Amino acid sequence: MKITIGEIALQSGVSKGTVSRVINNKPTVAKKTRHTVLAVMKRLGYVPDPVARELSMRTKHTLGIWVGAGENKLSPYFNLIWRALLREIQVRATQFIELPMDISPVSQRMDAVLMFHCTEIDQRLASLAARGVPAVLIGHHPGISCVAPDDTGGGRMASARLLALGHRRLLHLTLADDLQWACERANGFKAELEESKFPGIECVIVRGQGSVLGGYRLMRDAWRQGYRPTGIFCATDEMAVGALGALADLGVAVPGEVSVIGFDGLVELYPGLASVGQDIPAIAHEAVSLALAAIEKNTVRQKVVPVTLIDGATLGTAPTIP
Amino acid sequence: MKITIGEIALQSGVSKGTVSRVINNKPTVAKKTRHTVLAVMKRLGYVPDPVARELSMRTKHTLGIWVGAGENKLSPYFNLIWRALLREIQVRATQFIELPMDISPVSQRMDAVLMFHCTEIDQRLASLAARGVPAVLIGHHPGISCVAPDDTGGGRMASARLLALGHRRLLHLTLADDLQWACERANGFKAELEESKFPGIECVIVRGQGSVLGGYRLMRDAWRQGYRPTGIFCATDEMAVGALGALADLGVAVPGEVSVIGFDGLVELYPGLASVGQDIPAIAHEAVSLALAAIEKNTVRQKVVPVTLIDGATLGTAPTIP
DNA sequence: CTGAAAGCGCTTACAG
DNA sequence: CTGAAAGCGCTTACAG
Repeated sequence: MKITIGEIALQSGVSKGTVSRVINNKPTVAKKTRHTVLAVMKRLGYVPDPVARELSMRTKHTLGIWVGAGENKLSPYFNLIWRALLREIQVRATQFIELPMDISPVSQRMDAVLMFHCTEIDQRLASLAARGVPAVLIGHHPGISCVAPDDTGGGRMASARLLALGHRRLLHLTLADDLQWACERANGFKAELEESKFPGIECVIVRGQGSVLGGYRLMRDAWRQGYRPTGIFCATDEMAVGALGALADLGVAVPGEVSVIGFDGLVELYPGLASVGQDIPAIAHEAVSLALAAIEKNTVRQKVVPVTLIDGATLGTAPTIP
Repeated sequence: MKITIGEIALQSGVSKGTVSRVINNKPTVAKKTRHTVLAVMKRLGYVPDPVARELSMRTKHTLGIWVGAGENKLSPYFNLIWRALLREIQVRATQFIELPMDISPVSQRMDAVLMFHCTEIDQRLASLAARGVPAVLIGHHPGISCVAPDDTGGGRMASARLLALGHRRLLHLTLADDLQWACERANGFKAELEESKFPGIECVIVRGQGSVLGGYRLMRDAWRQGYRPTGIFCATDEMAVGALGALADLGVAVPGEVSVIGFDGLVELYPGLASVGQDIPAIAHEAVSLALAAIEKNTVRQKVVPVTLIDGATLGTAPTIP
């Protein structure tokens, strides 16, 4: 039998209202009461029912999640952000609907829409504007609420780290498409190099597909063409995995001969991969917050979520050339 | 303002109970009544609130979803099955909790656990058995409830198709690990070849990693070693994508010189890829059904979900060697 | 600080 | 075939 708030109330000798107050950390509960209620909850392994919670608490708002055509819905990153978003929405006791590609036949009310950066972004924003529905973008775009990782800062972190390890001949693998986030990562990387006081820095940038295979090919071709970097920064972890594959096939030791650092923080993708880690739960949290703020206060805000450098076995000091 | 059952009842001139009955397709509603209620619902764009629905309908059961260590939680396939599972659980108005790797500290009640085939499967099953919680596996395992795609049948389909297109020199890329599903796909593939009446069939099987990079390397190496298949079957679509990459790098025309077919049906992964498609929503549906049956009727059943052949631009008739 | 009561949106015996 | 009412598990004004 499921343990409910009623059972806890009974065993604690208080009312259900009071139990609810301790669950929600309301300040108006006597310390002692709170204590005994918590003890009973713990003893019975009680966990509040999220569904009941949502039904009674919810904001009355419905969020649409709109996945677009240009997106790679099967990518590891998308996978993670999606799961984080749903979890966040559940925690916030908010309703949501998953929007189909074409929203014109959707008649359900939605108070705001969460979307990702994708190809037909402008038309999509226009169609939402026509409906009077605010949009929140996970990515960058002028004029609407956005949340994105600190791509520029992350690029800087990557080069700072490589420089600190003594690397001077650098390679950056990035996307052929002019995606904003990829440009910012590259710009941050270059800016930090330029501002550094180290002499004799070389940096080559090559462009291709943002996939494992793309990284593989770029790395292999750069090496075959004779470029011999010791520090490699990849615009995505997927590309980094590909680059590592190419280096393995080429017989190049990592991190003995070259160091590799990716971006996204998907360490599960390749155990030990050094990366600039995104805070995906924070991004999901901000996205939902921005949506709620857009609905309630009609605000448009742009948020940048900090990134952190994740060390890994693919990073080492630059080899000293005798 | 949100449209509720009450509004529909009001505008239809019936009680909320009746509206509920038409929502749930109960037979005990007069045809005419049903008709007008549906019309009102349509006019108002009404959609029943899934949360309220769950709260009042639910089975009182809680399903655990237990993701294991050996699983690739970032793989496209996992991504899809996960989303399908959550959708199914929501539709079935069932509660669920996402279990951490180590369940020993979890005190929440759970009536059944959904899990995937992973490395430490036996210990995990034992720990569930110790708690008296039935398990449902997405995959194969003797003695417990399982649901899996028809791997053997899918393997057969792949070879039947390649044979029908005139291919006689075949290559199968599969996993180095002895995973049951991979073995079954290979066995089906081989069985169909052996049973076919075509003369002069050659088939080579190579093993490596089940990733894009794995497929790439296997294909490249097989080709470099001089094997010249015209029909290639890959144990996963990811491997197929890798194989296609290698063929492109080798300058081999697809489907002019060789045909490629994958397994899983992740056509988004590579537009035009021919594949043996899994019915992921059906698998998710069966998984939840088996779990509910295990709880209520204490049954253990094994379900096999049919697969279908998805044609694609990577498939063509075998080249005629002059 | 706490209890009693109404409410979230829906379903389902129970009567009729 | 249909309505009135209780219930799912929780929250939150409203009194006290």
